[in-house]
Amino acid sequence: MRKLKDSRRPEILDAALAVAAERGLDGVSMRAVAQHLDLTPMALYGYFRSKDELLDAVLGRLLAEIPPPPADLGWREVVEHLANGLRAVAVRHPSALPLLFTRPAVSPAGVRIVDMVYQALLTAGVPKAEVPRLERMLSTFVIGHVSSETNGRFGTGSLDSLARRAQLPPEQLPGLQALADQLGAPVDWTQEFRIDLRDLCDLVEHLVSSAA
Amino acid sequence: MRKLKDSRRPEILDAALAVAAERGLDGVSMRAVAQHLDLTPMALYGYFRSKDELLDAVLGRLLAEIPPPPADLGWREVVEHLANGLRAVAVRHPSALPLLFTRPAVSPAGVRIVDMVYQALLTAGVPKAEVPRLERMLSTFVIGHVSSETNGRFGTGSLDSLARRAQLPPEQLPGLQALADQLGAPVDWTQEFRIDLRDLCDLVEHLVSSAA
DNA sequence: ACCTGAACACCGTTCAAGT
DNA sequence: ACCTGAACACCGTTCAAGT
Repeated sequence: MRKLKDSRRPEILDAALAVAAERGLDGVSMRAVAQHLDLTPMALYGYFRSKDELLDAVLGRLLAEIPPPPADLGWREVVEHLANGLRAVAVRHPSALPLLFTRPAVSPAGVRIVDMVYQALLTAGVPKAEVPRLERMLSTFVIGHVSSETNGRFGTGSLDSLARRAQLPPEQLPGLQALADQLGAPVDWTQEFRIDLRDLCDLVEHLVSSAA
Repeated sequence: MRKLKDSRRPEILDAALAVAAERGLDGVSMRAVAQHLDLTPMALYGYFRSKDELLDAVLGRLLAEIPPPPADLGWREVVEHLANGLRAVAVRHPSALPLLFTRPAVSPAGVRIVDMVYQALLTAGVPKAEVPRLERMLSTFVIGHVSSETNGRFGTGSLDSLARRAQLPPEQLPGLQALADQLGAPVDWTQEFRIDLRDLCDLVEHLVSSAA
């Protein structure tokens, strides 16, 4: 377990994000990152033990970009501030986003964010035993929504195109058929994100009042 | 745009899942899948235009494994049936799971599931304009939870270990400190999944009654 | 109709060596 | 302390050919 240098770690993470932006996350190879810095691939192994560790560090850098909420916010505003902060990171670094769901956030920034959400839920009056579960529910939603938006899981399409994909005639898809008008319409994901988050905070409030 | 064969497609998907189970999703290479079938890598290109298309088809096969709900269920039971069905697939094929969040579900099975959830929400009395949003919220939660569980994003740890990771003394993590007792405890993810889903269905019901 | 073989332009990582 | 060079065991994919 050799000791690692850290002098140029930030530079390397920037390079990795730059490569991700240019050629996609799959294009982030040790070779490509090294080339971006005019280094040999092997030079990177002085700073990270493996490509996996490098990617963990990239994720940590992304979470560290979320600005801490001002001290005087109410609990809902704290949750919204952090959620919007993560979404803004996603918008800045869309191609790096799959990292969020494919690896545990073990970075300092990740732990601090969890701590802030715990504080928010406690001041909301959530019973201690329920706090971790609700934090997981909220973070799952936030990461999942942002992730789905970005990689196109929320694909919209007309009834006909969906029916073709389902290899079924529209009559056998009554749910889709009933909503044929909505299906083609463009969606404002920013607004949907806010509304969902409001609903989830309402849910938290409802749990508090029914527990009291 | 050559025409593709489909005689041996199911065999190939089985082989891909077998390779994923043995060597992880990263181990699913065209070469490895081919070898599993005693074929040359190039033989696969008669059935799929690229590795990406093969992985899309694997995702389709996973969703097709979810059993259709019995016809006489209420809307909550339909949602729960499908959610638990997806979770069961995840348990059977843990290493294939990242596919769910990293690519759009454009398969027949995916579209049919969306249709069933739309029907369920409509019979619940959800206004048409809200149905697609709530379907996205539910599916985001379900996929996100299962995905987080499986890849360890829901990592638990003691206050001390988390503080070390945050590179902060415990006193500067008041949220975590207040919940020190809960933090080490093991969690029953199956139960948490059910409770979250119940809460989300309650949310749907609440939206229906406040819209009326 | 179905499959193979050779080749191209890539990977992550180890090891020994250089300044 | 920091970096390089050669090598190993891999990738996805194209193209031309074989039965």
